Amino acid sequence: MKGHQVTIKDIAKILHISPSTVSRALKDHPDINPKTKKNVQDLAKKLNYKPNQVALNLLQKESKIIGVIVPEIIHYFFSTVISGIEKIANEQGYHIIIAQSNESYHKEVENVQALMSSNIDGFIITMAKTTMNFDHFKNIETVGVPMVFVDRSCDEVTADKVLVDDFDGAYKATKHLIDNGCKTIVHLAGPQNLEIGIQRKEGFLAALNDANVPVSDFSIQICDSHDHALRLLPELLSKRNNIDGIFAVNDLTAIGAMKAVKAMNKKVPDDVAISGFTNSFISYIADPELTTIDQKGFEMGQHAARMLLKRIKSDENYGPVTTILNTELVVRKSSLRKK
Amino acid sequence: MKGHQVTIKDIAKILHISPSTVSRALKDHPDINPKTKKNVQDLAKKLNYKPNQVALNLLQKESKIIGVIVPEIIHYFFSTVISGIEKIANEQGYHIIIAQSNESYHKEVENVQALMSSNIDGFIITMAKTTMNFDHFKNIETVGVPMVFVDRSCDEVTADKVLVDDFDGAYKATKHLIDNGCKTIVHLAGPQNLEIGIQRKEGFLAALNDANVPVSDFSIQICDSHDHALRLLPELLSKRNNIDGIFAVNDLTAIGAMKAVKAMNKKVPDDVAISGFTNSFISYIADPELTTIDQKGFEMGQHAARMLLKRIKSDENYGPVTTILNTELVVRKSSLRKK
DNA sequence: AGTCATTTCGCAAACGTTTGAAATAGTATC
DNA sequence: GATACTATTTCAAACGTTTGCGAAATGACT
Repeated sequence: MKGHQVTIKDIAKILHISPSTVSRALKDHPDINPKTKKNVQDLAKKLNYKPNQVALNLLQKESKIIGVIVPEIIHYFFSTVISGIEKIANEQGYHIIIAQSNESYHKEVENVQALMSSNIDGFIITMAKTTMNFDHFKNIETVGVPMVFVDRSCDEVTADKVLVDDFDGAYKATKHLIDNGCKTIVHLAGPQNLEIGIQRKEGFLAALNDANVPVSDFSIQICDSHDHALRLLPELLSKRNNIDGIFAVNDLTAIGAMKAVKAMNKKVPDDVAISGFTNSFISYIADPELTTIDQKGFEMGQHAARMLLKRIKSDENYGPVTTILNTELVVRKSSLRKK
Repeated sequence: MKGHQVTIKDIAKILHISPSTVSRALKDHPDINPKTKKNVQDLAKKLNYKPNQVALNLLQKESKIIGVIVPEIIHYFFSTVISGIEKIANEQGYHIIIAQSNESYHKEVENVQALMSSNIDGFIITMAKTTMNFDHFKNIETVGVPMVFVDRSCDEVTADKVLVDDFDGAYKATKHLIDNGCKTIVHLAGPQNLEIGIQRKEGFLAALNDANVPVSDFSIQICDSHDHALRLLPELLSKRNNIDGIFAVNDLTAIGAMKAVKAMNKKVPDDVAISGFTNSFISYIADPELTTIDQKGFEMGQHAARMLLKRIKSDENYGPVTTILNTELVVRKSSLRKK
């Protein structure tokens, strides 16, 4: 069925010379007779010769491929991270091979092993939420394949990391709500066993504290999904009618809250101002458009790729580097009040 | 820096036997002494031996990798397609390598060439909008690498295709609006040089025709972006106050229209019912949630992968197959009126 | 003891490419 | 006409694995 790409051997046979001569001619080696060189190069172009990457890979132990493992590419954040990675990788002649863990530890282990045997030059990984055992990462480490963690940190393995300053982001979002006149702000918080859940909550509390805004017993609600917010907020708002600000741990939850607030005939932002976190595409779709914290997925991806490629190309074994990117407050209508 | 994965040669050296014996022992070849077999297998397990895919690839001319080229993975539709592909591919022991064209012809050509020299076993491609020359695809064809087109068809190349019935989808959406009492429906149409733009418009017109709903001079508006809809609709609605239904060529445009309608203090769906097309994630985010046509990205991906793998594994050279998937009407609040 | 079969293993080639070293041919020098 | 040098080309090994074929060793049977 499958034909075959033109090889150096084919060219050699046609021109009645040896493969090594062809190889050298193609890369302008000074030892080769200019006439031979021209013959070879012309024929190569004519036959559309392209070097077989697999053979080069086997020989040189580098595949020019980096493996990317993320939970799910359908999430806007991860697809922006991937785009950032691909951009930098392509610029430096690398390709990426993508595998999804679907937040499953087992799928993650499978993916790591499969990619390891494909002579991947390096890994960029966002761990699955369910990953508690890190042997598969340690295996990567011992074999000596470079690896960068993105967004979710794994302290048990020495590797480069690209994180985002969740605390500061939450702080900025909360301060922004306060600055817009919110007196009673609720934080819809993520699970408190995850670092991002904790950091964003702490940033929220710190901002309240610095502005001398009192914290109530209902200030923090564990609620991190669209539907949960849709259920929770009517109840919460009817009990606490003075709530005038909501900072949600992610955009989707913020939008759920927004819908609930509107359904109770309260105005966003005038009655209740709302901020999300991530700056995913949907924050632009919401009505009113959602104020949020840009988590810089594209930049994270770019940084991760640069760090990885630097390590791939480096000979010395410098210690692990952690980059923490700054978030950015994106002010849109859901929080902007005329003062 | 980089250590190295354990190879067959390593095992052979340790056990003072030849690589060929190790190879055979590992795959339970009957020629091998059970005792040797056990030694080899035990040591392999202990050293965590994993066969080097690259070497196998070079030898057997198959990489177990399929190349996927799409315009942009950040688009919900494409990421669902990819998820569908990955699922089927993984089930059959394949991995996918993803490249984005960013709707650029040149990037697409580059990607094709780069993946070709990586001994990809097959391609799944959604062409860039700007692609008008098909030599790079013809090259794939002549080399004999199987290829499946998804969503956007390319008639100049013989290859399998997975498409969706745009005409029928548009027909169903329009009929649904009519069934919900809409008398004056506007279609926000895509560019009429693209097949999907044409098909969706034709489906719209056919539905109107079958229901004896008259077509006005303003029934079709070329408008296929969120912002364009935001600008266009206030103008349109003030001129034509009787418009009571909108069928947009995609969800994003539909949501832009929805925002504009709401801003004019008209109610969705009671004053104006709206339907989009694609069923992307944002249709669930819109307020009210958007009725739309499910374009079945995940299923398209799965189909494409199955078709490709079938061809990869097949010896006979059967003719190209085109699969046209049915869309599905997803009814949500933006179009549902109490009759 | 010679023949034959059986069991177990190693050799060598192959996949496509690169590269140090060796070989060949040609030219110049003495 | 021998030596040395240069220019150009080829050889062979290597990357890790598979596999047809042959080799060696063992045992059984005549």
